[in-house]
Amino acid sequence: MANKAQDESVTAKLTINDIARMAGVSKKTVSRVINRSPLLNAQTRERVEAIIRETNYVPNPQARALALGRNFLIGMVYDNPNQQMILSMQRGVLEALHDTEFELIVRPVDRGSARVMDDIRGFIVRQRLYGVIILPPLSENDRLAQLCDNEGCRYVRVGSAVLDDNEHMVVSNDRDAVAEAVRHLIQQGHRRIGLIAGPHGFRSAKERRDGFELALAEAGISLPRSLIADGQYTFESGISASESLFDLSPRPTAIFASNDEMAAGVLYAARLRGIQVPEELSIIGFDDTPVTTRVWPPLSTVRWPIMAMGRAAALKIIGVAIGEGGQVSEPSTFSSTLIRRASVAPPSGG
Amino acid sequence: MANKAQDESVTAKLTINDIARMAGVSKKTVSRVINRSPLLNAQTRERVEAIIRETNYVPNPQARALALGRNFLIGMVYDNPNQQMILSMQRGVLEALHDTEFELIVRPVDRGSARVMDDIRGFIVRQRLYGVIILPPLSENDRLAQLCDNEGCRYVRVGSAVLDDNEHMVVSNDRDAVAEAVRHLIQQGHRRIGLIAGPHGFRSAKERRDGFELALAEAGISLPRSLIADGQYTFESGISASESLFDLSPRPTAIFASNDEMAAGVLYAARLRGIQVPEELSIIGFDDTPVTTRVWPPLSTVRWPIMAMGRAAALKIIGVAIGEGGQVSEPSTFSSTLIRRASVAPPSGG
DNA sequence: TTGTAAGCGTTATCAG
DNA sequence: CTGATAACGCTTACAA
Repeated sequence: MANKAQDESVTAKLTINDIARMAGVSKKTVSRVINRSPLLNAQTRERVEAIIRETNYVPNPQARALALGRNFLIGMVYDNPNQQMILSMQRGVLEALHDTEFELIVRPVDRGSARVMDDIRGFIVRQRLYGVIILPPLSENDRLAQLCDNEGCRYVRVGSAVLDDNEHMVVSNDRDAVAEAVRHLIQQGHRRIGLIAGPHGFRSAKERRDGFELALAEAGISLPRSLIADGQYTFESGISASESLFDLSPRPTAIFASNDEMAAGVLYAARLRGIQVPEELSIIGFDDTPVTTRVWPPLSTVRWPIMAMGRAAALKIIGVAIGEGGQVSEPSTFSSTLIRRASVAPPSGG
Repeated sequence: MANKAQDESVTAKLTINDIARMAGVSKKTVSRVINRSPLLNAQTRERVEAIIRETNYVPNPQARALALGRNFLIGMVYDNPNQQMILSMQRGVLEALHDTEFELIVRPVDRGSARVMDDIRGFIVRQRLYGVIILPPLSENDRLAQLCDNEGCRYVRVGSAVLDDNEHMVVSNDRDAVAEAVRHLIQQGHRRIGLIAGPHGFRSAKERRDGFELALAEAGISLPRSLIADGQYTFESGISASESLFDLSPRPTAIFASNDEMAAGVLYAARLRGIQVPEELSIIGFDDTPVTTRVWPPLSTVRWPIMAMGRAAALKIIGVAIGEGGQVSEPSTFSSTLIRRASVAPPSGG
């Protein structure tokens, strides 16, 4: 118990003044050590650092925040139906923040609301955020990036197209990945390939669709409008979209769904109709969420490195702060991989 | 642009001094208004409040944190394999925090590490957290609750058994829910029912097992040890656990898996062996995660109100702060519901 | 290279 | 009921 009390005091009560006194220097000197000021006698620095280490002193973030006008908090702003993605992104970010002085504060918003911008501005300004990580599709809003800039808040946008400079952007190349996936279907012999597109207002939906069309065009396969069905990135929309595709005659022999949830919907709808997968229908999804391996047959899909992107986004924001030289250029573009599972096979009829 | 600059100033630059000046009172009076001090002339209060409203003034949280020695941040601490649960819990908490001055800061930890306690203590103390919400199985650690108390940090534990007083606990009654689920199987005519238990060190695993055994005992059904298989709450462990159950002769006609991931594993394993669900095998899971409706057949499961519990946990922490009288007693025990889907049917052989 | 004084925006103390 | 004045713990001038 005595030990415990001691721990507390060590952790909580020590101030910069205590350290200054113990080190026989002024508090400003301690402050300089904390902030890695370059103009400091090496010996002085070491002495102070030693004491800091011994005492386990940690500067009070609230006081720093007040004095600096800036907090050591990173915000993650999002409004995305893909729960798995959000969580993976969080994990990636948290991994990068681990053992730093930064913490992550999560902020779902409603991008439909008339006050989103003001909400986010309020959030950033009030908390004096060090930086924000913006997830798609919110990240596609240039005004939001503007806003961050204006408020002097670092930001990184996560998205599927280059919308900003390197320092502010982490990109997955959805188009190429989908093109590869569709080429795979074509190689297997498929010619009538359906697309379940993502919702308007999602850049990823456009990119994936572009990739789809690209691969078909390359192979000289025409794409009647009827082979494209609109989806909302949800399981239910995947079901209804595939039903319209199933009504076609002849039926597509393969379907690329713009995300896994919808791909799971295709599989479900196929079962309802008694359509065998993959014998009568091949399916490819996108995201590589856990559901792809839970269903039968396991779904082929495109895996994108969500956690790595989250990590990179966080590092872009805190990189300079955690003293990694000046030019830590985190990679900005991440490539995806086609994961082949049992939901794809050559078409049966030919 | 001019408008924009104005907005900024309104949002960011106004201080308590400005308000004091405009209202013709001292800053302390304004402070009293902000903090809902009871000893205040009603007229003065109204005048100040009017100005605050007009100007859109928001007190600087960093300064408040420094002066109060306490931040307006709620921490969520967890180390749980159930990703869906974490996200739902986050959503519930965020719902309660919405439109308050509180923000949520997420903190995954490694409960296996020797330094968990110190990590968490550091987190709480350094950030001067207003409160923490502790998710299972971390919430089952009494020392952790102790620690929060010692550091003067409010806390709420989320769990499946009453481990603390009302003010500090939000509980789901897993045992009863599972008992109900198993009774349902028994009513359908099942007598050889297998259990895939959760991992040791999870109170929920014990509660669910207890509920399972309770229902069997009620019905006078004996439970040979061989009908109980150990799982880890993961899909993979569900597969391997069910394989040992499938090797039994006679085979169980139904399996209760202690969570949905493992239930999905059972279904998967059944498919690999050519066992028809639900004709030859009924399955019930726990959690009602999305996967239950993605697989075929959709899985019966137990739904527990994760979001509502997250909301309640958050309200228990901030309740008094957001001025809801003194005794807002949020409900503490939440009941679960059996969700019947197509994975359950009477046993075929009889 | 280091120290002194002033301030960041609130709240607590303690008179009036 | 209200208001000076001093904290809160740290940083940024500005000196020395």
